[in-house]
Amino acid sequence: MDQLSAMRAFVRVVETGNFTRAADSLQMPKATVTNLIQNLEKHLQTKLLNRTTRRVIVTTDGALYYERAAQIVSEVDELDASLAQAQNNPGGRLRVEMSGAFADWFVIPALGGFYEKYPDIQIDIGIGDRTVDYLAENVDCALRGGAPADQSLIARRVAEVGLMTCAAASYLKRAGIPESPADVQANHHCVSYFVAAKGRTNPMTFRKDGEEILVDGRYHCSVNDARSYVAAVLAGHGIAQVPDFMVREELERGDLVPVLAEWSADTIPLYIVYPPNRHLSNKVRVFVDWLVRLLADIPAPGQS
Amino acid sequence: MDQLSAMRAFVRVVETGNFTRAADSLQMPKATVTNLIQNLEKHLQTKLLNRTTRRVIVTTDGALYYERAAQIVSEVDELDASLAQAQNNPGGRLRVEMSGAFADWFVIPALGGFYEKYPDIQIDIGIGDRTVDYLAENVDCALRGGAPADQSLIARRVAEVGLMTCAAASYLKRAGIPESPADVQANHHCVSYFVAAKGRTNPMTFRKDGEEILVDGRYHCSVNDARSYVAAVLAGHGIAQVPDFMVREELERGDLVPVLAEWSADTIPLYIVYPPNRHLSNKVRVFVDWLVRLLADIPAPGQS
DNA sequence: TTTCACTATTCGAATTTTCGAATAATAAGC
DNA sequence: GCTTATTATTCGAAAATTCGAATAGTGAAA
Repeated sequence: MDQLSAMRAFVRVVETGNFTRAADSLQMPKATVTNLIQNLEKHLQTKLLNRTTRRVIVTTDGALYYERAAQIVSEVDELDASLAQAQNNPGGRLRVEMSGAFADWFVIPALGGFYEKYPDIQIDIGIGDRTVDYLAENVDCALRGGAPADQSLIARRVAEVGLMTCAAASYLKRAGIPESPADVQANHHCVSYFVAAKGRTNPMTFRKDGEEILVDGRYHCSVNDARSYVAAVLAGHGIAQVPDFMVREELERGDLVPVLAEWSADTIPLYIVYPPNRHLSNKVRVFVDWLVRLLADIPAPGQS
Repeated sequence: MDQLSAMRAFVRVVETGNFTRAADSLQMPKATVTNLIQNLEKHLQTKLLNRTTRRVIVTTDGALYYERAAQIVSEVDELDASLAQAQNNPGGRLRVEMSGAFADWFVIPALGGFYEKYPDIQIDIGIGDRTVDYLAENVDCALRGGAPADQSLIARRVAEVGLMTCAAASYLKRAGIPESPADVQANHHCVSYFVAAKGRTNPMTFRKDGEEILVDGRYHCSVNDARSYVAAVLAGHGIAQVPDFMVREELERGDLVPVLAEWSADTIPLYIVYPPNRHLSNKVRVFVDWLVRLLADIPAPGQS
């Protein structure tokens, strides 16, 4: 038996004093109300309503039951509504994963605009490039460079990050300016970026006129955080391909100097990734929408 | 959808962390649990549980829902139990109708024994011979003389009350002692008992050797309460047939004197009457049982 | 990498519930 | 006292749900 429906029906019958009106207001056939209440009485082993075909009168047991049943029914409705409400006026905690660079450069500076629009959402930003257990940590979505290996995740491409080959002025003064990708491989040091998930370093890419050269040079230092990566380059540990948006100021000041500018580096596609929930919560949807618009403003590679 | 079952299932899944264990403990197939929770999520438009085939993890929305749902489910269970409890340990108010004579002579004096056994039952005794609206007044049962006219009521015969023809000594001294029923009809006054429901007085009956004579004599005073009826007889208003148990003392003292003792009066069958409830509440059952045992001790007519 | 053990989901048959119309019953009005 | 308007209940067809078995998917171990 659907006890909650039965309780609803009973409460309504008591309030309207009438099976027919109760059935109408619940938008169900009278027969169903009759059935529900008969089953409820069978379940409780008590007569709740004394009824002739003309009148319905609440028994003492029924009156007792009504008080609490009405309260419970309204509690359930309230609970249902509170979740529906949460859908329309999203709130609560939102767990997001991204790299520190994106957080520091784009998300955190712009977050004020998001708070204004959705004051009830708290955002927990997890920094790192580790593949997290989305389920176990209740991660709602992640901002990731490169297509995700996990095919079961939904990935939405949102931007393209340009890489720029450069090195610290101090390094070039000491080690000389490389003439070609092969020169880099043979006679220079790099700052290497490794991806913990893959367990290997990312080679540098040099592309020109359809020719592609991968360089996996010697390095003193390898990191898996773009900010530290830039720091390592600035410290003169070698040549590297860094996201162009991160080094604009350093290039202008001359602390960093472009290298092999006639060769273009790869670009990194940026994805928003989230688990394939049947019902994507509205909280996540509005954040993803906001993030998409935010990142649309990243200048296309090569236009910086 | 059976939302309450769905909430029960969800709560159990959260507590066991596992669909299979939840299904086992609820004694339903796993398929049903799956279905219920999918429907619940559809209804709430929110994903409550993140699940792979190996793990089930509660979402933030799910955790929120769990707290309140668990509370509501336990409230419902408690409410159900409280009504079942009331069945086993009957309590509350019990509305009973009976005549004042039965109340004063039998029920009220013996009620102490009932209270001891069922301290939680409060008995509201309605005095009167009016046919009450059982439904409207929530009357649980009634003790009535004579078979009830209303065929829809359940009547249980519990005792037989003997009537005794007598008159006050003072009356007989004044009016003389009647020789036969016809003498009563012709030359005496009666104290008459009228039944409000029937709208007419009850004739006296005289029976001997298969002969039956009805006497509907002249009267100065007619009442519809046995105690007042006896009082009228004692006051010398005439001859009457009164319940024998009510006049034992008066006969012994000689205030009342038997009349036409060779003619026997009718006896009045005593019924417990209650509405035909599909589920007779335990409260009523225990009272009726008690009443039956109590009235079984009324001496059979003619043995007093 | 492959296998294996375990778990949620899907699927079709069977049961239960729901629905609209017909029926039975009651209390008021004439 | 009879008729009528109104109401709860019953009934059979249709829809939904439940159930047990089979399936598909997952994560750990070999």
